[in-house]
Amino acid sequence: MNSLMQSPLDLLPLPAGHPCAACDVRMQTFCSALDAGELEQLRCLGSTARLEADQSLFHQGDQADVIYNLTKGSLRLYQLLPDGRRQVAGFLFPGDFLGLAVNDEHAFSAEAIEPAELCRYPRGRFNRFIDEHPRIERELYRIAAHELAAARDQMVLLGRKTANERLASFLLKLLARARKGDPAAETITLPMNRLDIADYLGLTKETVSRVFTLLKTSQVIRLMAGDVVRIVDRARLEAIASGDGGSAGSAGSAG
Amino acid sequence: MNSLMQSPLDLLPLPAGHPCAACDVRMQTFCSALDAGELEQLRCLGSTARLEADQSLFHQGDQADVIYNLTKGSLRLYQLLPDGRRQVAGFLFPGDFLGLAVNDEHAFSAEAIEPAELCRYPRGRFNRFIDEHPRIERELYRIAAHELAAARDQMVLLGRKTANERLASFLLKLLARARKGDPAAETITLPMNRLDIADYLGLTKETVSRVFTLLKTSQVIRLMAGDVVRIVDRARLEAIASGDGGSAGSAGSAG
DNA sequence: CGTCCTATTGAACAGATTCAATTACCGTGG
DNA sequence: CCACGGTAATTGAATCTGTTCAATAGGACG
Repeated sequence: MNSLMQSPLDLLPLPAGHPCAACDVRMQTFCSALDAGELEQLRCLGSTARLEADQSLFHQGDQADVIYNLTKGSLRLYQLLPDGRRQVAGFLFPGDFLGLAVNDEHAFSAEAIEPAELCRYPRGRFNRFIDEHPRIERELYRIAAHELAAARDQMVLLGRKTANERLASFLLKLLARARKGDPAAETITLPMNRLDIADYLGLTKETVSRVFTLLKTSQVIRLMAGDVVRIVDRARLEAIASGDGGSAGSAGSAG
Repeated sequence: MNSLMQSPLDLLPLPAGHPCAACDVRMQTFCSALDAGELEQLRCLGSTARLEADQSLFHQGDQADVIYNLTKGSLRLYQLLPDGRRQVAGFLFPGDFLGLAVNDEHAFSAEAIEPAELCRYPRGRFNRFIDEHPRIERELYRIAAHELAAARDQMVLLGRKTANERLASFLLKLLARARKGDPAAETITLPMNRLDIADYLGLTKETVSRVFTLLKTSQVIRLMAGDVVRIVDRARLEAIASGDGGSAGSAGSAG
């Protein structure tokens, strides 16, 4: 619980020479919409922020007057119910945007999972920049529509999938992400702990742990050192994720 | 199951005099972004489509080359898992847009709950219109961001709320919608059946029915004729929705 | 009045949770 | 280098919420 009580945003002075030198990751998102001069301009709008592990960026109910772009580390986005139940709406990784809500209040809280760095854009300046570069608008729409599709997929997972299917789907999603960088990747890193995963998948940490054990025992995955998971049998993991898990407790696929 | 096997879109000839005379509802969404001449222009892009109850508009996997705006009736948006489990991602009512996906394939299926009418815009023409009216882009973004927030709220419901809380939240959401039209409204109409509600809330139709009975018995709601539900004790319904349902089976709030 | 479909109700069951105990891990310090 | 302490993860057993399967009731319609 105490991770939810952290003090807000720690804003560092900008590195010398450039207002947001560390923000190149973010630029990938907009590179299709902007030329070099415009990118330079956008850079100048931002300042750098750093968060320690478990430190909060903003809480649900806070004023949403700043837009962030995560450049390093990872965040969790979550909502708390009055009695303490928590639902993690998503994990954010370098390149992801944050705080793009239309309303002026955040509906969710955001916290660092591990030490993180962000680019910080005051909403007013960001909006003015958009006014001058209408193509960004389309890019923002593209991002929001993508997020919406992902959110609806998660609704299917939360509403209709079993515990095994949920964790298998989750691991496959992370693998797909890893494969964008390296198409041959067979391992994923889990910066978040079991409780984070559980609150994302609508389960308890015990159930998540049990399913990890099941997947390990049936030689579908292997748990390596340092939060690394090796996907040993992707075909079987996909079968489990789609509900075709067979007797689930037994051996691997054809081979 | 047979409702899922319906033939696709029934496209009617346009009413005489105007290409999409019935589409005024849709215009409300864009009125903040367009002037009268532009609205007229947009109208000319559309044609009218009608659906019977349980008729399908498109299926998951279909090409997403048309954008719709619902003008009459209601739709369900859902995804099927390979074994037939269904998750309803949302219900659509007059004024709602549909088919705005970025990718070229629909991830979800859409079906009429009751007889419905839509405006139909070929994607190419719609995109060209947007190119000429950049302010619409912002409006589209606003819509998508709103949908995203709603989808995340639904994730909280599906991941962390009990059956009682889910149905109470659902009824309150419909009441809030009804109150946009009439701020004093105390009744809501449920065009969808118990199975639709169950598949939206991640429950079974039996559980939905049981919770309806509970709410009825504890005099929080009253079931009227013709799919109408009267919210008798809104305060108590809100308490149940937020997890403060007390002993849940007993009488109403202070009165 | 009978048929069909939906909704409701009942009782046994199952998957995930809860509570509790044990084990593994990691950084620290002797 | 290894013991120690604290946290996270795993495992176990009982419990519970919601499901499943089955039967009954209700309503619309011919």
